[in-house]
Amino acid sequence: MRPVTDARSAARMFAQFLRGAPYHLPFSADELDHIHSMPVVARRYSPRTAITVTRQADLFIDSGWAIAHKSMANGDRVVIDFLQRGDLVTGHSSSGLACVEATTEVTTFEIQRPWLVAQHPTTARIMVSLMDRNWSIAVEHFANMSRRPPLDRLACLFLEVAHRLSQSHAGEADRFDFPFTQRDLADALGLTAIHVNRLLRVLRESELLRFQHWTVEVTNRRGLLERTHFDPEYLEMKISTSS
Amino acid sequence: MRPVTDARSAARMFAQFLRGAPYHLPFSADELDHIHSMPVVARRYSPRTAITVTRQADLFIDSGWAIAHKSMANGDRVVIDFLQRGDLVTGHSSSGLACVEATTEVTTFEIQRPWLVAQHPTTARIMVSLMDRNWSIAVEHFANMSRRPPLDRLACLFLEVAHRLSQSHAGEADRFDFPFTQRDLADALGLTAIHVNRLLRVLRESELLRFQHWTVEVTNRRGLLERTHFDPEYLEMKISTSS
DNA sequence: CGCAGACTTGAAGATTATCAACCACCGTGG
DNA sequence: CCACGGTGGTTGATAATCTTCAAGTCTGCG
Repeated sequence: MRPVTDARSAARMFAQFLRGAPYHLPFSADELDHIHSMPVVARRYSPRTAITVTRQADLFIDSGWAIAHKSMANGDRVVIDFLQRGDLVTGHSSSGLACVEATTEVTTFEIQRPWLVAQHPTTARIMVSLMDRNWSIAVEHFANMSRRPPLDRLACLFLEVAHRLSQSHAGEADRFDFPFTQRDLADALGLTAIHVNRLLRVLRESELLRFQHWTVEVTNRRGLLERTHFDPEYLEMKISTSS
Repeated sequence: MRPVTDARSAARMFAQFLRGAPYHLPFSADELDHIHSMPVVARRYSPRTAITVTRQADLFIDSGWAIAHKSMANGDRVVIDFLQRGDLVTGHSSSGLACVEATTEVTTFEIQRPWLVAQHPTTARIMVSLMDRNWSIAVEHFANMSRRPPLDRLACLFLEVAHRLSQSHAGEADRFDFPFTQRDLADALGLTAIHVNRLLRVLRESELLRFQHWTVEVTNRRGLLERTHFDPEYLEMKISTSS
C-alpha cells in the first residue's frame, strides 16, 4: 500500500485523529509541534487485502473494519480481535503467525516505533496506555473463553463491539454494521460456525439481540447485561496525561 | 509490604536485575546513572499473601512464583498467568478484578510509571517491549484455549513455563519446581481439576511428562514438541536498544 | 442458468463436566 | 501417641454440551 499523502499532512491528520474520539487527547502547543514533525504514513487498504506492519512500526486504525487472526499448526484459525477506529496494532508483537486483514476499506496511520516511544514522553505515555488496554482486552477474551458459556461469550462479543463503537461514534448504538461472517465469530469464540448459528438463533428468539444481513441489532440491552454481567471497564482508554 | 531497603540500594539492585538474566540489557553509563536515580521500591512478600500494585506503578518480579488471577461474576476463577522472575505486572491494567498472589516467597521491584515511561527513552523502550511480550503471551494463551485440545494445552503450559525458566536460569531444565495445584492448572486451562488430573495421568503414562510432588519432569521433550508444535517465539524478549 | 459462499437444520457421536466417593498427606490438639 | 480436619489428589458412573457429518436453503453474481 502506497502512502495516500505526504508525511507532513499525514502528521497533521494524525494529530487531529488523536485529539478526536475515542482518545480526546488534550495537547499542548509543544506536543502538537512534535506530533506534526513525526514521519507519519497514512495508508488506505481495499477490502480483503492484507495489512502488513513492519517489525519496527506501529499502526493506528483510523477508519473501517479489520480482523486480526492467527493460524494454528493444525490449520485452525483463531480470530484475535475485530479492529475498528482507535485500535492500535503493534508491529513488534504481531509477528509470529498473526496477521491483520482489512474487511472493509480501512485507513491507517503508521509510525516507526522509536518516534513514538523514544522521542517525546507524551507519545510514549499514549503508547503504553494503549498497550495496557490491548492487554486488558486480550485477558478479558481469554477469561471469556475460559469460563463463560458459549452463549454468554457471543453476547459479550457483541456488547464489547458495541461499546467500542460508542467510544468512537458518540452514543450507544443499538444497531450497527458488523461485516463479519458466522465463521469469523466462531473463530473468535473457539466454537464451530454451526454452533454459532444455533446460538444466534437463541439470542434472536429470546428477543435479546439479532445479527442478520451484516447488521447487529440490540433488542434488549438490559436483558443482555443481566445475563452476561458485562462490564466495559476493561475497554476504557486510561491515557495518562502529563499533568 | 514494607520496602526491604532504601530507594538508593533498591535502584542499584534493580539496575543489576535488568543487566542480568533474562533481559541482559547493556546500559551506557548515562543510562545506568538514570536508573540509579530512580525511586525504586524493593519488596518481599511471604507465601500466600496478596501482591497489590497501585494504579500508577509497575512491578517486576525478581524471584519466586506468583499467580495472576481474576474472578468472574459467577464465582469462577481464571488464572491469567504463572509469574516468575523477569515478568512485568502493570498496575494500570491489572485493575478490574485481576489480582496477583505470591505463591512462594516473592521479591519485587516497584516503580512509579512516569519514571519508567516519561523520564528516559531507555526505560520507555524496555517497558514497551515487555508489554508487547505480555500481549503476545495473552494472545497465545487465548489461541491455545480457543483451538488446542485440552491435552495439548496442558503440555504447552508446561513447555512454556519451562522455557521461561530457562530464560532466567540458563539451560533447558527438564526438571523444575512448580508449586501450583491441579486446581490452579484447571483454572489456567479452562478445565475442571478432575479433568486435569486425568490428563496428567495420560501424559505420565505416555512417558511424555510427569507432574508430581510439586515438581515437573519432562521425560520426552521431543515427543511433546512433535505433539504440540510448541514454538517459543512468542516468549522472546525483543527489547529494542538505542543503537 | 449455475455456481460459490454463507447460512440453516437434523441426527449421531465424542468430549468434558458433574456428582459421588475415596485415599494420602500433614499439621494440630487432646 | 493418636484422633481429627483440611487440602490435594484419584477414580468411576452419569449427564450435558458441543462437534461432526450430512443435507439442504438462500443470496448475489458472472
